Amino acid sequence: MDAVDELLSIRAAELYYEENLTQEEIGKSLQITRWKVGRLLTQAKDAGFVRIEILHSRARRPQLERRLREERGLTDAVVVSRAGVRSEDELLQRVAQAAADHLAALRPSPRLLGVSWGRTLSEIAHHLRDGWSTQTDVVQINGGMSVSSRPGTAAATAVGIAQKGGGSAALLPSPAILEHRATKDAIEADRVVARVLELARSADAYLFSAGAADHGSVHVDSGYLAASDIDRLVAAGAVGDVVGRYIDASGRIVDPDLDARTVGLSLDDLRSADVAIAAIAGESKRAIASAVVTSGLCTVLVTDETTAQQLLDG
Amino acid sequence: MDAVDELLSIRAAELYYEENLTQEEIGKSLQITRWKVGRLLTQAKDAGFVRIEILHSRARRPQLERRLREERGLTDAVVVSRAGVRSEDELLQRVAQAAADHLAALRPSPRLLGVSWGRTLSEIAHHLRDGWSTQTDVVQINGGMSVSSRPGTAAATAVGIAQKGGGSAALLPSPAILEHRATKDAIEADRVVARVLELARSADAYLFSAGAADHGSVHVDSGYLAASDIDRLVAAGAVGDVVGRYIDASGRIVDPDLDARTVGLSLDDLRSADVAIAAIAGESKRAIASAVVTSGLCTVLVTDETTAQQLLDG
DNA sequence: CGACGTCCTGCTCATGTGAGCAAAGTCTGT
DNA sequence: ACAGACTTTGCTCACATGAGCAGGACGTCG
Repeated sequence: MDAVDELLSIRAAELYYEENLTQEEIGKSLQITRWKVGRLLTQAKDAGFVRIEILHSRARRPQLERRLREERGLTDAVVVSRAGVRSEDELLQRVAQAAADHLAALRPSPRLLGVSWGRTLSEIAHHLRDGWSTQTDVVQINGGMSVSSRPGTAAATAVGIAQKGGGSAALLPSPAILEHRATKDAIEADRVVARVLELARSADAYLFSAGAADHGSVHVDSGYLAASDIDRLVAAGAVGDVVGRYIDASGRIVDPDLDARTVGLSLDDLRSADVAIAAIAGESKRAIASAVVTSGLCTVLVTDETTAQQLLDG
Repeated sequence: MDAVDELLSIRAAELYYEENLTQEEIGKSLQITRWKVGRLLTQAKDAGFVRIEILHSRARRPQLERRLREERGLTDAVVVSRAGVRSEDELLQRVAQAAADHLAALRPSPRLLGVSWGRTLSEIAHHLRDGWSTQTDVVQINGGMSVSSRPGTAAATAVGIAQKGGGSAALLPSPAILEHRATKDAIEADRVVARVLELARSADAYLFSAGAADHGSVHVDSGYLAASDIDRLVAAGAVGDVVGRYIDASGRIVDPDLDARTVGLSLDDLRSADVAIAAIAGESKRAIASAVVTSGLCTVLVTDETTAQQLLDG
């Protein structure tokens, strides 16, 4: 496209998109035929001079969703738009809302849903509408009665999802990570815990998020890990955790000893699930999001467009 | 629009604008008729969910241009888009380019063009293409041989415009503001100066910018005024200057004594001109831009979309 | 200088789209 | 429950648009 056509295509685009003139009228105004106008508009679009954005908290990016399905082998993907988002929190809200929508729209609706816990899951529970399902029971898939801050949020998440879905919640009465392997074995052998874990393995679908490997982690916050533990894990290649288990960029357990002290579903349990929905939002979680998708931990990814873009670029 | 339709309109907009499906196809995918799809798209546009931007350094905002013409009585207006602009300097470049384009497209092409000087004018001269006119002479309309910094830029501007337009430049060999009224009267009585001023009054068209009333002013920079003078002018209501003359929001001379010491065309000379093009860009010049338009100092305004918006809102 | 290939232009025609309208559906107040 | 007012729906039809094609302009190379 030469310089004159470039300018003409801009004028044509202005008249077409901002002034709502027909191509015929634009032609008259710019002294060219209406066919030329049509071609100029096509050129303007192809050259990227025309940007069309959907500005809405529920706007999605179907292009990225399709690419994620096709190029990364996901069963489904939900990518929320970042247009107009002012804060990381707003982004999390959007992703949580989208995950809630996706869950409510799942067909067949799961009879038993396994869930993890955390900030993201709590928001998803919050955004689910009452009656999203008529009969969905919920089971926790990893340990985590909060030790220090905000006790009961993990429980509230599972219970909230179950209540709104017309079912009941089975809680996993165990810490997330134990100090000694023997204690972990003992607690998993406990009748109640064992029954919940077995139930968890039989769920029709799973819904979980992931945590970044940084000092803001909920595990540090809850006292299960010290900041120095995180540093050590990062040094060993950890990019984040899924259901309490820290993995590297290719999805492998970073610290087998730590993993053996972690209560809950194994990553292979998740990998063999028919429906595993991961909801992961935000700048800090890009590496773990990539690890989750690459290592097949989820069949469905709900995320924001920047994260999706990075996943496809990388 | 109820909540369901709002969501549907977003989905429809995504499929229409991002996936390039036809309304028929969207209807099939969303289980609604194609007419409903058309209505949803209209609603999405009306509700402002769809934003279409033209991303190009020469993109303009015809809507704002029309409103400026109709609501503010301008003969013509050029409003450059702010989309994608990263710095105030880039904005100035865009406005200067637009002013150059407008000048080159003026019909009939002025035989004699009166110009002011300054950063904006210098950029306009820079952006004019060689041969923008076949026979346009240029005359300076206000004094301003630079006293301290960058000597000769005022002259270079006028000469540059004239050279590229196949004509010659008449420079006004006088300071912008004199210390004593008597000196100003004497210099204006000088044969050469008087002839140039007379020539300036006979120009077919004028092109000028305006300065904000702040310490960054070119008059402070050049030593014609002290920072304290600016403070005094601002206290007296000054919002900026046009051809060296400081005016308030309604276009009135703020300090008659200072004005009487300023060499160049009077504001009333400008007001009675057939073609007076003002090129004013940037955040700091909003107040003076408004004063220029409101008090009829220009027939054509070239500016950026934010300034234009404020002009129309205020 | 002319034959050839490439790009561009203006056109036909099939398809996509919005205005306008009548019928169906929904909401209100009695 | 029903009449009336208002909204929504599905439609016809006219207009807007993009695909595809033939002819012409232009540039290139033998």
